[in-house]
Amino acid sequence: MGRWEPNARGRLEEAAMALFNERGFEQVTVAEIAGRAGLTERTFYRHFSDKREVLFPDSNPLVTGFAAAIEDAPQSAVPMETVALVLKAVAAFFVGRHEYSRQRQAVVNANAELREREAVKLAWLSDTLAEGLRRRGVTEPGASLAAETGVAVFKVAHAQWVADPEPGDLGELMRLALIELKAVTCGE
Amino acid sequence: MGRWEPNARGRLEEAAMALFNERGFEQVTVAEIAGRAGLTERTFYRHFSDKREVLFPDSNPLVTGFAAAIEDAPQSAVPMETVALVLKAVAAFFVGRHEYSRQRQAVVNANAELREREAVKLAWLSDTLAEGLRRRGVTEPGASLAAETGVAVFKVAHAQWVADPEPGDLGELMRLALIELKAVTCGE
DNA sequence: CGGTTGATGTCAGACACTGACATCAGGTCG
DNA sequence: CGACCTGATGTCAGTGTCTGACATCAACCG
Repeated sequence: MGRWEPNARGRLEEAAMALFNERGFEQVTVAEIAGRAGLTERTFYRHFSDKREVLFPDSNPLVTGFAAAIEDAPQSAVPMETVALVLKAVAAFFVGRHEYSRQRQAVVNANAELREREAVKLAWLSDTLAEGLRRRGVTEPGASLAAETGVAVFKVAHAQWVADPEPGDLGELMRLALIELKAVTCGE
Repeated sequence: MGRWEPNARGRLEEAAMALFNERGFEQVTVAEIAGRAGLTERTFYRHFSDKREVLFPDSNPLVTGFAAAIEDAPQSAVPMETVALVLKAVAAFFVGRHEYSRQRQAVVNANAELREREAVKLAWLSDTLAEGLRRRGVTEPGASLAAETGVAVFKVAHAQWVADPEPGDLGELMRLALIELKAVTCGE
């Protein structure tokens, strides 16, 4: 047995999610989160750069999966095909996480600071996607535009998905959003 | 003559911009900004909800102009035409502000917290635009997608515009980005 | 067995932000 | 004119976030 209980980081994430659900983000102090996880405030900050980050860790399955999906995507002459593939891969990471996603989104939506952090993470997704497209030979500003557009599709579809109490098919929602997007941008 | 020097808010904005330029956002305290403006820290917080807000006031010409442009836009069957009109109006607000925009962007880009706040403001633009489109009869998710897309065009064009040392034509850059976007999303 | 490592604890402090109350020029009303 | 109110500001005390510096001590390593 180690000197400390294992998985300190995971315990902090759990404790935070539980407390935020009970009383809301602002009404919980970092010291409380750490205490519930059997740790101190200082240790919390060794695992997360700030209080919000416990809900948006860089080691997020979404973030790592997103980056991996871009690397795995085959070369394609049409950037939006790459984007569509990445979105499909991302959808897979949400399978079985519908209830968790709904809880989390409720916490985030209830607080401006958390919505703020979420916006940043989405912007980061966009930048990562654009960079991946450029490495595949897509030139600017096409790469940035395709990336922004892809993330827009993700945002819209994900919002629909978590709004539905029943766990629907996120991949399908994204596919439909993409079709809708083409109709909107290209006119009829 | 009034009891206090007039335009306290403007003095705070100026003092903040000057200090941020000299030493960077993090290295400046709110007390310093207030001191330079001949006021106290507490008064700063009566004008701005937090330290970052002094660079992103809700009473921004961009924000108010953006909202007005949406209201003024005529009804149109094609949502992207409305978006294009709004973008054109927005471009007008940046005329003559190229140097200021460059300085400001340098400060913002140098700091993660400020980039974070900027992402929020852009998200707010997107939401406002989507709401305006819905009031014009555009249905979801088309309204959100058109709005996100429009803001994506704005972001890309604005980034190009401030990256150029010479003051170019932001409206023209937006027009080109929109054309590029259509090419990207609709394929060839 | 002695030295190193690494996750954690302890402590002090800077700074962002807030609530409560005081101040006081200028306007209002009787 | 004088009492009163208003609103922007000042003062002060406090909470909470986040950081740097240093201590601790089990586990591992040579």
